[in-house]
Amino acid sequence: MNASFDVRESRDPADTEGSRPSDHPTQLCRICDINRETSICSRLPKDEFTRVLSLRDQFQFPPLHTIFREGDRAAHIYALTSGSVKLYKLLSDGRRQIVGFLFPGDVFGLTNLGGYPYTAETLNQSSTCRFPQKVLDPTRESVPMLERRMFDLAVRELMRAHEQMLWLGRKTAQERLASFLASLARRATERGQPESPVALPMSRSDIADFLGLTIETVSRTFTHLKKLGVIMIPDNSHVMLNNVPLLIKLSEGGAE
Amino acid sequence: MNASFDVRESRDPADTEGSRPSDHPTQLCRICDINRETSICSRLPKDEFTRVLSLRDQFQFPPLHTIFREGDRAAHIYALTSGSVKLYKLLSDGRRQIVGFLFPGDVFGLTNLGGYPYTAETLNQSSTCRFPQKVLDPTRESVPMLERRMFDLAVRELMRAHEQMLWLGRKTAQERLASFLASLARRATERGQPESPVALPMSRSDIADFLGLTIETVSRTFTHLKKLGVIMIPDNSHVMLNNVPLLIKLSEGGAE
DNA sequence: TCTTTTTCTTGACCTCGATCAAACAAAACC
DNA sequence: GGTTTTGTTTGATCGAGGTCAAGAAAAAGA
Repeated sequence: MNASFDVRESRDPADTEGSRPSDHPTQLCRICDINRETSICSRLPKDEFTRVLSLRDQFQFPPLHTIFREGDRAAHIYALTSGSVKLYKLLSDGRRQIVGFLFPGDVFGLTNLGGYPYTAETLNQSSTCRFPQKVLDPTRESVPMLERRMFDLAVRELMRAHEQMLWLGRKTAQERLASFLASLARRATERGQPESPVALPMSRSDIADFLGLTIETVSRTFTHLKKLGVIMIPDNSHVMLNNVPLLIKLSEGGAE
Repeated sequence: MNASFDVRESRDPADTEGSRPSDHPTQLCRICDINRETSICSRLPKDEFTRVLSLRDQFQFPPLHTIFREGDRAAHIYALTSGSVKLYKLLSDGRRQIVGFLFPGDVFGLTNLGGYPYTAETLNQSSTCRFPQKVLDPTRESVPMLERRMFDLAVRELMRAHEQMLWLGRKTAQERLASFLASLARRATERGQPESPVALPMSRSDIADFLGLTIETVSRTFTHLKKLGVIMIPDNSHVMLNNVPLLIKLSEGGAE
């Protein structure tokens, strides 16, 4: 193994590990199904792309696997290449707030403190690209485009967080769920997937903890949207959107 | 006037302007009372510091002045040098969510889309350093430390946003207000100010819109914390913290 | 296949915080 | 000073969403 791939040496044993598929970092990302405007290594100039790729480490995780916990030493930055992940914070009594759901191309583990500010857990079978901070840091300094990419990713997350603060602080249960479905649909199209049906890899309980509601209210609100004819629910992990304009209207309190 | 100071040419007329104090950018920031670890130009190497300073533009704004509105073309990045600012998002029916209160050293206007994602409004007499995106962008590419600084600022905001999502989604009114006061106190100490009394430059209505509550609930909760002996309220814009450990405990639901 | 377990839905009731309303306090203006 | 305006507090009532409880429907084992 070439020295530049020797990132296993700098690995933080606190991070839990999944299985490692055989990969050849100097070739293009073979297991990576990402082709987005803004992920960590997309659209970098060719030699810088190769350079960044050589830093990475790929892992696959089973469903419901904890990748890292809030407070763990933040030794890596992750890019999700397939599957989906939830990020959450806990209160001491067990109350939970999910601060984000992630899909392929999304990056997580960004921090400038010592520890991760949230726990990251897979929703289903997922694979990640992992970049050790220790080797990524000097590379960021010498590859301005990479540093800019990191900034863009952080800002994108920040704007998403601000949007969710509006949901949590000022929207009704129905508006929150409509906003959530509309947002999932929009993000699916950004990944080149159809707008409908929307895949819901997370449980009702996860949706509740994301929207600041209880599972009962989430369930009742799904039923209500169904009765309004805005959605159909073929199975519990898919939602058909029958009327996206109306859904968006409902998400902003436009219609009662 | 030297060409490098000619940033007025690139000014976006949509941004509302305050009065411009006479200043000499090649000298050190004279009106800038910031001395923090992480503001936009603090702790840069001397010549880079001078270079970044030469890009800036200083403005003073009166209280309750709208610096920019959500959706305005994002032509500048701002650093608050004195006073305080609120950032908020609106729903079409007027419901408002304040996504952040800013104090000296804080940066706002970070985005990578065309428009600002929130409205920025002063709470009291405030002054800002303003950097035009157009001239800051190439500088960021050639000054890696500046780009890193921007990233750090975005990440700091992101972590603050995640924390507030936990408040909004999962905390009671009392826990939110206690968290808010504890957070203001901590940030004051980070700026080298005493922990108590905490200054509240914002109205009760602003606090309500920040915490996802109504003014009545905010007022009642203040009264309740007062009765518990945790705080004293000499006047409506100051809170004395009598028992910070208990306040923190209350903020996490530790005591009932 | 038939349990057993888990997740989701629905109903009945309750509570925290919202709404409505009035009194009070503090500025701002004359 | 007094009057108006605006912001804050307090009280009375209401309702959206939470809690508790019981079914229904998947999912996981056996």
